[in-house]
Amino acid sequence: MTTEQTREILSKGGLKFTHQRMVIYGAVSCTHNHPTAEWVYEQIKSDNPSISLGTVYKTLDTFVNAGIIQKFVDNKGVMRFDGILEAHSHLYDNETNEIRDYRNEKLERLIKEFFAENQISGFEVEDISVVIKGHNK
Amino acid sequence: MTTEQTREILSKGGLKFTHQRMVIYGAVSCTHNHPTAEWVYEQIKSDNPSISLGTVYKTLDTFVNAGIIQKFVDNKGVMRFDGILEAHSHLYDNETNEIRDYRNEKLERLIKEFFAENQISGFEVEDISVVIKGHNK
DNA sequence: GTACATGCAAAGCCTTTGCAGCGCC
DNA sequence: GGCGCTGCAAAGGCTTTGCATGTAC
Repeated sequence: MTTEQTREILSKGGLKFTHQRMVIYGAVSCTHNHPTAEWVYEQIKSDNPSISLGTVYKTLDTFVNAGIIQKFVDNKGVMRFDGILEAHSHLYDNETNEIRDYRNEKLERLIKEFFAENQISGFEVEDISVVIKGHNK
Repeated sequence: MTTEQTREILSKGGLKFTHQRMVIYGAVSCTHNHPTAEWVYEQIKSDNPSISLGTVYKTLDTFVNAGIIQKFVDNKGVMRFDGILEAHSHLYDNETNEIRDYRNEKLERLIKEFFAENQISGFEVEDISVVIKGHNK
């Protein structure tokens, strides 16, 4: 991820470009770890000692509102962020609390088709995801 | 839910019977509201003024560990409890934060069949649920 | 009698808020 | 120049913990 690419992504989201936003976006988008705010902060603070955890929280929320990252809540109630915008599901390991991506086109198509055919009365669906809990073997 | 029924359910879970456990189980199992600990506490405290919120938290966790209720986390990171043990999915209203049950046998069968045919390498699935986000219309 | 449950208060963790100062456009 | 971003510290909400007392079995 180059500076210019990040600048463009922020710009598309209608956001000003700042150094903090660049490094925060860089940290979130370069990982498949579903990072917490704390993790992002730890990653960037050695190179940016004056950055504050509060700013990381605010900035991540700003990104979510701008639609350039996603946010969800893990089994422990901690906010997780995700730079991957395409539909995908998550595997939650009950033992280690690790979260892995699970992407399967067939499953996504299956679910999409199901809800296209089966409208839910009184409810407008915006987003569907599958939560798979279990453990590594 | 009679006292005797509750006593039997607790006993099956290997739990001692106490008055607090009875009223807490009663409050969780009689609703489809996906209650928070706070909600349960509010429901029961008028009839049980000496009960403490800490006990409600501990007791609910005890029930989850005994397998007689379920626990999940809502979009805000707040713990929700559910006396319904059968597989079912949830509708999350992004505007009101209301959570409704969504039960559809066909969807449950579809997903069950999918994962029976498509094992996930290195992962043992224990539980699958569909998270549907959107808003009431 | 013993092991476990309860009540209370304090602490913990994650997250948000308020505000003064600074920086991008 | 103006609006909005940042840093800092304090407060907030939800949940867990520690411990003395009480209770089911």
